[in-house]
Amino acid sequence: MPELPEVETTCRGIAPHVSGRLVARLAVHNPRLRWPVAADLPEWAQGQRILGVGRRAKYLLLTLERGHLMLHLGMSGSLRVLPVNTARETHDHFDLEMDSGWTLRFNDPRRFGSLARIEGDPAAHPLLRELAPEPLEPGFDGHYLHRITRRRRVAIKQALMNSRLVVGVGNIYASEALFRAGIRPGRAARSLTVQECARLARTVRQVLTTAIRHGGTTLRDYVSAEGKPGYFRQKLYVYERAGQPCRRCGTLIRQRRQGQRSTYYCPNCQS
DNA sequence: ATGGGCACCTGGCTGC
DNA sequence: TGCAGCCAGGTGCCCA
Repeated sequence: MPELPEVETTCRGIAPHVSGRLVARLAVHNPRLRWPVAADLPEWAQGQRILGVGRRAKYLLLTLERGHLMLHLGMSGSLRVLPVNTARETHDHFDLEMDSGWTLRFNDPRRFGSLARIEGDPAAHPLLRELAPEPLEPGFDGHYLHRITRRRRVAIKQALMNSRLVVGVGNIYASEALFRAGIRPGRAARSLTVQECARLARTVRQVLTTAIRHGGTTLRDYVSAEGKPGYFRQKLYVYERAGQPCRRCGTLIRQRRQGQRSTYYCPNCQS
């Protein structure tokens, strides 16, 4: 599922419902996620106040009084705000019930998502400490992109999806940013000029920002905290458009495999 | 240091 | 109708 825009949309959607609330109960219905949910997590979370919610890369971080809860939506996860008594559905994994009578409900068919506790500084956590800077924060620009790709022989598309180089960009937005920058996904990362890196940094930011404005992209499973799909799919230029005409020049969009993932591009607009 | 490939899952679709 | 095969928004880990 979820790349940065979908996680950010979820984060903004749940924030007004969770900030300041007390955790009435953490009910784990199915602990089998990417890592099993720790058995003592419910006891630990219960009664703590939720001080705020944030995002780092594709992780959601709930700040509690005595630590953080770290959530990942994996490929197919979604987090919704529902009345506590709402009937459960298949693949509902846990409920973070609040004193307001509402619950944060996590559903994840493919079970690549996760829920874990962090004690101490989240930035020092093993899953977070090696992450690259945020693409929507100052400092992510052409110079940064140019510098970190100098010794990279991998394709630029794979470099964009490497969370040690750039965070938040997954399979959809990597293809889309490269289209908007006019750069072929198969180019060696180190072959990009400063100008191309500047263009690409701009389109990465642009495509993520615009997607957030449209509530993200829904292909199959993703829904926001309110249960609504994202509408950015209608704005996609290349992703899942193989064989269809390019929306800029009419040339047929091509699909190829890169690192076991599908990549889409326009052979005329991108070089 | 870098990069390739696999693993973890379920479900939906295609084609025989 | 059934079933095999393939594909899907992520990413940690092992190996070369």
